[in-house]
Amino acid sequence: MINFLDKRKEKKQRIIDAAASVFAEKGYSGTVMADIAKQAGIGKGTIYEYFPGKEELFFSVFEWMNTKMKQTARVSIAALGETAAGRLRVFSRVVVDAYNELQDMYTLTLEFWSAAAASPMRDRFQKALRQMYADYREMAASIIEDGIKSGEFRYDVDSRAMAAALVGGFDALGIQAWLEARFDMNGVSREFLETVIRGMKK
Amino acid sequence: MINFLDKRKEKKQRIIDAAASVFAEKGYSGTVMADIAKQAGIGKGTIYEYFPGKEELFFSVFEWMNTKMKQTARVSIAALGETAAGRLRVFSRVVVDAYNELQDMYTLTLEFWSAAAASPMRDRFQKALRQMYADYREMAASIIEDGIKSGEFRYDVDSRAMAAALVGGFDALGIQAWLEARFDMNGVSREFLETVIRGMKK
Amino acid sequence: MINFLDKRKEKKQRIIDAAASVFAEKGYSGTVMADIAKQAGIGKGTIYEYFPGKEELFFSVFEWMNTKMKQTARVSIAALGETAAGRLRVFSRVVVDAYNELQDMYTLTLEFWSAAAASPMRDRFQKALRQMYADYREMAASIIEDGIKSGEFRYDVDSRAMAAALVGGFDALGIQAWLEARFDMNGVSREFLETVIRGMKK
Amino acid sequence: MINFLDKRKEKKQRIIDAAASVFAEKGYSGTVMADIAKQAGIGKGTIYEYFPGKEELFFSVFEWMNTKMKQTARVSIAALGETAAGRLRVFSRVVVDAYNELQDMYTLTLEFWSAAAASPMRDRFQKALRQMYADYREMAASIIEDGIKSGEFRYDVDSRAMAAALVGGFDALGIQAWLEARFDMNGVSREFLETVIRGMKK
DNA sequence: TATGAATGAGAATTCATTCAT
DNA sequence: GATGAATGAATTCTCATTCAT
Repeated sequence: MINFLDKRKEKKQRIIDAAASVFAEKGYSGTVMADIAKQAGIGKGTIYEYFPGKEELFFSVFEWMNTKMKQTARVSIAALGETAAGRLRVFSRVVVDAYNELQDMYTLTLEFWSAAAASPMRDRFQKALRQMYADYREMAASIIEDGIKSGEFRYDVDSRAMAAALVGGFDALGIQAWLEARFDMNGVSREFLETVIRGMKK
Repeated sequence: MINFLDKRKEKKQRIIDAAASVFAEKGYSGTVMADIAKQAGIGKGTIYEYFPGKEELFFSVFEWMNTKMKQTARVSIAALGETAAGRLRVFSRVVVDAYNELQDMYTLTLEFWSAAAASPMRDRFQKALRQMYADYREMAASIIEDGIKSGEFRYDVDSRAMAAALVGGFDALGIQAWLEARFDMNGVSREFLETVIRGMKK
Repeated sequence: MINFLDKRKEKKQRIIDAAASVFAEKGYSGTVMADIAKQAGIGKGTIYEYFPGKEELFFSVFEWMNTKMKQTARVSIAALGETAAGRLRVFSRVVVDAYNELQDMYTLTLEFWSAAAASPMRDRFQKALRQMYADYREMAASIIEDGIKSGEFRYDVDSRAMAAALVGGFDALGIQAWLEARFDMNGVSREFLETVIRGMKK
Repeated sequence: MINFLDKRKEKKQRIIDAAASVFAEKGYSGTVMADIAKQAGIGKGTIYEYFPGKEELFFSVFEWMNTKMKQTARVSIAALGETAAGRLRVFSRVVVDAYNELQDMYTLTLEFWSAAAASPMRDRFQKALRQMYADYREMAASIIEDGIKSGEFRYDVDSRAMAAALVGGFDALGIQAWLEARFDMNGVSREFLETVIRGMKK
């Protein structure tokens, strides 16, 4: 029984993997179910044994990617015993590493945004992305707040605003890195972060 | 003759306007040529007298939007005689104003990114977006460099990196503002910019 | 303008004709839209310019056949100045003639019944068939009632019951005639009617 | 061995029962093999151990229903020692009772007709229905003939024609009863039969 | 023997584009 | 020039049937 469920989950994941790579390459609309099936090495009809349709599958891909990134982020950020600045540096490194790792899946992210912008799935995606952004901001904000409390950062720093800017900033650097092969994401993000930290320090 | 060309240009623009609003609402794939025609108050076939097809029309919408934003930006940023920090503040305000103004067209931007990510038009869009980002970065970088030269900013500030971060940051705040109605873009962007400026100052 | 509407109506009818013959031959489910298009000598997509889908088209075929039969019936039955028995004979002849004429379309009728029995269109068809039967019964009942009033038929004849039996009877003879080539519908229906008339006469 | 065959027959019947109820509700095309399996409480594949496919199963349902009705009819009609009119009344009651009993299966009958009208199974169904109708007509005809011979009915009554009309008539009343909940089948069929008997009597 | 996961043929429908008017 | 009727390629999804377990 457990074995059965495992098998099913495994196959579901195989389809998600295949779908992710095809969606990443051709975009949501450009992707044809048959391509996903071929990529997964299964029959066209089989996908529908695991997912109700294209939209659901796409959303599942989103959820999988989302979960994956959040796990990475949360684990790494827990790093305690550091200064707030130090933890922000860890946060930065984690995000940058994640981008580097998923670089060729980055187009997927853009597809998700597009789905949130205008599509029958708009609402689900907006909600999910809103939550995702909120989570990341929350992580950053709590670090900054710790910094303020400990006296490391100026008392008048707006932690929520800066968290939004930091999270957004890293995201935007990711986009530029994806767009330009020679964009030095590591360097730029470090420089950016240090400047912001300097601006927040007493 | 000139009159004739004007008429044609005018009609072309009308189609672009109509296309922009429909693309913004339904996304590229969700948009049907007939809807654009109806919105423009013309016949379906007429669009093809002015544009070779859907893709070209979409790209024309992109170019039109791009041009429009760049003009606004360039004009406003020319503001001389200010300190570098002051000019960055103007830059910021311009960008924020542009977002506020175009808010309901913001989905279009996401569609452009999606087109750059994966679509038959991928290359054109990537190139254009690359250029666009480069232009904005260049604007910001030149202001920062002026600040360094004038001694207003630290000599070790990496102007290109900070330009990328600033431009990207504003972009990312725009996305968050679009996603969450109550996101205080004005406040956050001011807070963000001031912190960065502080971090760059001597 | 009128010309335009005429053209459209004409083409719509051409599609209905084509559909009727294909539905009659292959049944609703066995019919493929492409076959109808081919039969009508048009492109597959063109059907959808005139009908929203297969179901609607099928229902339109039903309505067309229904209208056609009812017109024939009503016109002929108006024959006044006859005895009730005479008018029932006219009624009978009209119905029998109609069956003979539409013999190769008879399968369509069975498809309509099947659609009423179990299909997503069930309700519409049930309603329409109910109305159709009610109309025919009404015609027959009014003749019988006239016969009762005029003293031609027994005062205790239940006109509504006999109308139902007569209409149903003819219908059922039609089915048997369709099923067996050598079924003598003319003879049987005459015999049937005369017996019933005899039974109703004083 | 006999036990084994019994078990098999029993299960086959269970499948037929399940199939009958699903076909009745959703029609032939609307019925999905999986639904039948679920209704029968067995696995999808198991059906194919007992029937070669959907068509065969459907035909088996038809045969089962056919047999069932014919048995009822034959048994009841054998009632001897009565007048011809009396036996016709029994015949009528039996048919009417059967309709009342199978009311919610009536849609099945319409599906059978539709299958006979146009489907790959057309020939089989036509043949079987032809036989079925012939049998019922034969039953009625023999009663009428007895009535003629015994001098109860007019010598010029066409027994075959009247048998066709009677059998068809009851069928058609069944359809109307199915279509309209408040159709008084009992009353109408009695009225109908009495009038016909009166018309046949000397 | 029983099962249900896997399959792919097949069908309805959509829509960018063409072209006769 | 402007139009919109006509088209058919392309796509999603369904489901009878098979077959390995």
